[in-house]
Amino acid sequence: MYLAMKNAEIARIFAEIADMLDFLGDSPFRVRAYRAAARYLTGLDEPIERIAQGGEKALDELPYIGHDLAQKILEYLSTGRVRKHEELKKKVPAGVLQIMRVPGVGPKTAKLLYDELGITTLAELRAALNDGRVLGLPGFGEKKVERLRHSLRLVEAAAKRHPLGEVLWQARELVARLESLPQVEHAALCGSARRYKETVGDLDLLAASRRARAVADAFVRFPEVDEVLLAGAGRATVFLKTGLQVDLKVIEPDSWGSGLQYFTGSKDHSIHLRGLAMDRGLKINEYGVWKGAERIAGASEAEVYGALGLPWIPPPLREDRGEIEAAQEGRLPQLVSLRQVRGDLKVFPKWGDKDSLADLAKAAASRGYGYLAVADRSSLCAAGEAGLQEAKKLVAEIRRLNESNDGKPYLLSGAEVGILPDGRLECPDEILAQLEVVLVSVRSHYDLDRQAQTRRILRALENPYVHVLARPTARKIDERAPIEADWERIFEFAARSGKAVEIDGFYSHIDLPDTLARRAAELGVTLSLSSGAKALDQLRFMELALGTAQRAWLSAKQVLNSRDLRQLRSWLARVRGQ
DNA sequence: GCCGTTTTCGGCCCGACTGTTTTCAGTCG
Ligand SMILES: Nc1nc2c(ncn2[C@H]2C[C@H](O)[C@@H](COP(=O)(O)OP(=O)(O)OP(=O)(O)O)O2)c(=O)[nH]1
Ligand SMILES: [Mg+2]
Ligand SMILES: [Mg+2]
Repeated sequence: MYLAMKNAEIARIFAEIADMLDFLGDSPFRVRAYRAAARYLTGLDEPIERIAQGGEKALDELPYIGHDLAQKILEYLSTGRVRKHEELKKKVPAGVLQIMRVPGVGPKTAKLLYDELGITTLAELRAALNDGRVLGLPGFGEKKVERLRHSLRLVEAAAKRHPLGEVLWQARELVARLESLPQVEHAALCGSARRYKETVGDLDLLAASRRARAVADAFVRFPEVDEVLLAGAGRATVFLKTGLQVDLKVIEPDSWGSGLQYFTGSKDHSIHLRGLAMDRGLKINEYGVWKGAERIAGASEAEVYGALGLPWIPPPLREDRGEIEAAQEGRLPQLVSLRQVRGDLKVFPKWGDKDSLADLAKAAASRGYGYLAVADRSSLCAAGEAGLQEAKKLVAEIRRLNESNDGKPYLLSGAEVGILPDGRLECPDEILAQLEVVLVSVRSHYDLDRQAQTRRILRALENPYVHVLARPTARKIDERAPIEADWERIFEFAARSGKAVEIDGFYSHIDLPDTLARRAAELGVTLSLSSGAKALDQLRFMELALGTAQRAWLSAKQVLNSRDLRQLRSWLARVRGQ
């Protein structure tokens, strides 16, 4: 899909093979192997075809990929197909995989429904539930039928993923409310949100309390709860009125650390960790680390990792993408932190009187920023003299503000300039020369082919006034696919020419995405973090850029805006050869 | 399917909840 289109294609094939094998009742371990490989490829930052140049041996060295899957990858790369996949598709009717998407219906139930009633579509399932045909089936009673009938209405909501920035702050309000319950000692947001994944399937909330049942009962009565799917002693699953699914788990305060570790995942990370524990004769569950009947850790996460001889691993790294090996070998990265972000490298001053530049400067100052790159994207590029006048006006206004607020924070004059299809910029160089920082981005002609798109971006980066490639993939989550380009070449060029590439944290963009950002950094690129804020309260999207940077394994020195103002300005000058 | 300073065969994370089960299978996190 992104850098690595083949990675995504092969991942999809492996995931489909897993579903079909699952349906057919194949070994659950084989199913898991295909699923885990699919997840691994989805997050793999290097193009698989590049790795495959090293042959089967190189592929076999990847985790979750052994001899068989390496062969299948090579088969796909040379023929565009995987025979096993094609053969399974002949055996498994299209549509039954849809049936398995219904909450509460797994491979066994789907198979039963197909074998006994020939059900292959959601409509057929609905009909069979309504006319009572399913009642004769083994394991089907009144309650189950009612439950599935209800589930059918939830297929879409349950499958939906939400951009993290659409739900993160609401999630924190829920956590605060849980914490304010008298029985609750701590509460935290876990799951993919704590790992700063760009989208989340649900919210996973953990609470510590000695009275689990009371907490779950109070939670399902929160006013934003629309319906309760499940409410047991230690957990509850609900849908909010917003359509968001929320899982609550309640554990004893003693188990806070192991509970956090369990509920933060990722699943693959935890399985790997638990495997290490087994090798040492230990057992990890959400209640602690156990040596026989004796509990040897669990109060804090650091204790859990410590019981395996590992340092604490930051949640954004917990994807089983090499972080456990790095922890074992003492080479975890020193991840960049929010405190180390000295400024925001892109905000859009499109605000009316309400959110003036001065207000913005104040808001930025209260976040502790030393600088703010003000990116105009409107009138600067007017043809001829008019544009130049606009640019000079902007620069003058910013200078005035810097004088009046004593440069706290210092506002940098800048622009995000569109790249024309041929790689020239929408703004002439005389105007760019007026500005302290110039970002460029693709914001038209998204569908150029890979070669043309790559040429276009490289040419734009060659412009000596350009500092940063912004919103590189131009995607919008769930709305616009990323452009196709040879990111390896682009990153190599950026690294060589000393230009930065952006991670725009604006919630619907997150661009670069995590895996591409990791690859960029591996190739020596410096990343520039920004909120992309168009309003005052959007400065907080910097946190999403930062979370993405952490998922990309970035340390402070790989992040442009971990530099203070003086260092930043000398970097900006150096890019322009000054 | 993968994996291996105990193994190249025989393991593979572990538990909660539900419904229908008369002792547990299926699904999910
Ligand atoms: N040990 C173990 N933990 C699991 C398993 N499935 C889920 N978990 C833990 C780790 C997950 O991060 C956490 C929450 O489960 P979710 O299904 O909500 O997954 P997660 O939040 O990671 O991704 P999401 O964005 O919700 O799809 O529960 C599992 O099979 N085994
Ligand atoms: Mg989740
Ligand atoms: Mg969940």
